[in-house]
Amino acid sequence: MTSPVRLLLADDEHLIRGALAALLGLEDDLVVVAEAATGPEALAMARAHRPDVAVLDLQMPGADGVRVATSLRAELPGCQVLIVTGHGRPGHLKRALAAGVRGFVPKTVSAQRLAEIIRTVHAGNRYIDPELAADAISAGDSPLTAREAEVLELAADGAPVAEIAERAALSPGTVRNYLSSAVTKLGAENRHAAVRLARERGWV
Amino acid sequence: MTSPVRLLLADDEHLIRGALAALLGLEDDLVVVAEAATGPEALAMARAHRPDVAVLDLQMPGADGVRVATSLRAELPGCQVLIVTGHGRPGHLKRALAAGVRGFVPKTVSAQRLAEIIRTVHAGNRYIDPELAADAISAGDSPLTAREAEVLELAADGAPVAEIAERAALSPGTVRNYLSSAVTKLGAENRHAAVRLARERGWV
DNA sequence: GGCCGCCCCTGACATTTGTCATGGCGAGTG
DNA sequence: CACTCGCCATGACAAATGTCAGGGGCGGCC
Repeated sequence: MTSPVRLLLADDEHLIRGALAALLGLEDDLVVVAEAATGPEALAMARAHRPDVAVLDLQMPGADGVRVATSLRAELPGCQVLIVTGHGRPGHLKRALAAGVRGFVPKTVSAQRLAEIIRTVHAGNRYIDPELAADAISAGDSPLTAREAEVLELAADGAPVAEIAERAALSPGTVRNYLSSAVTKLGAENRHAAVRLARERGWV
Repeated sequence: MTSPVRLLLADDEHLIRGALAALLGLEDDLVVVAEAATGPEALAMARAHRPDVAVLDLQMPGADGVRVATSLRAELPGCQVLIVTGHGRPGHLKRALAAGVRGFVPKTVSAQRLAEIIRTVHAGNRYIDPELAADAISAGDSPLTAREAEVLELAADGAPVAEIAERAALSPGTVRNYLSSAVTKLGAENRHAAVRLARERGWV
């Protein structure tokens, strides 16, 4: 038999991470060599233990799964990355794939299934959850231009136009124009509803 | 030895639920008799299997953990409820306690620890995560009146004042006044920031 | 080179907001 | 009973926001 697949597990929820480590450890061709609770910690552990597959939660303190994946691809090209997420939004999937992630699954899969997917990813293949993939396709690409998205993001926390303008180094009038066109493109009632929509679709 | 503690596990994330079931099942004084992925399902399973302790995720499709807990207290008074949550917000803890929940812990605890807490709760005692308790105390009570909270909630999705007024059966002027006083009380810049703050503190 | 889309700005306008002053009504409290 | 507080409303004014009509510059593409 070939040597077991060495895993890195990163999730800020200890309950899940521990449980997962226990269950995956039961599979005799998988072995968990490191665990982490934050993005930076995951990177450090990866450097130290050089796992074959990194199973990363999408939302972690410090740096999210995609950011970690990006660094990982650069530093440990031999390490495949699998992202696990609670509530997957279409945009994340797109970002993840762009970052070189090989697998993307929701936490609604069973541990048994996850083990299979880990093997798939380790073999060099990709695995994207069909439902998430369908969502991503139906949501389509963002109709927003770079500036529109940027301004919309700055508007996310309810900041007034003047502040957005300052932070984006734009004139207030321009900001209102971008906001207006973004709102129109998204078919929203106002900028705040637009922010919500864009978030839901992962466009910000 | 006394008979084992019968558990109901409810969480929409199959990965976690399954892993948890496996780990808790290893404890020889605990036995998982039912699992559910949604609020209504959890209720149905509880009715069918009459567990001693129900371990509920706070956020589930259908009905959240607190709502399920409320129904459970009414229908199965002998069943203790323990709520597990990913990102605990102060207000939820307060609502949960009001609903008769006996335990409230974040998902950052270990499975070992969770098992102990289940025993504590089953023995009729309460267990509240110290950190969440501290947050709840420091956040304090909502300074908002019932109407202010209601109007603020209706304003959550970025609806214009006119729509809020109609939905709340109030005059637009009144709505603006409530919004204004809520914003002032929360020390926010505008209604949208106020909504965010109130959400963070669990006041809406 | 002309066309088009994105970028950035200006100015003007209507609408929507936030804020303030003010008043009446009912419930609970000293 | 007077007082306070929450509730609901009106009206008025200032500020922020949404919308429209422009115009100039830049880069890619037929």
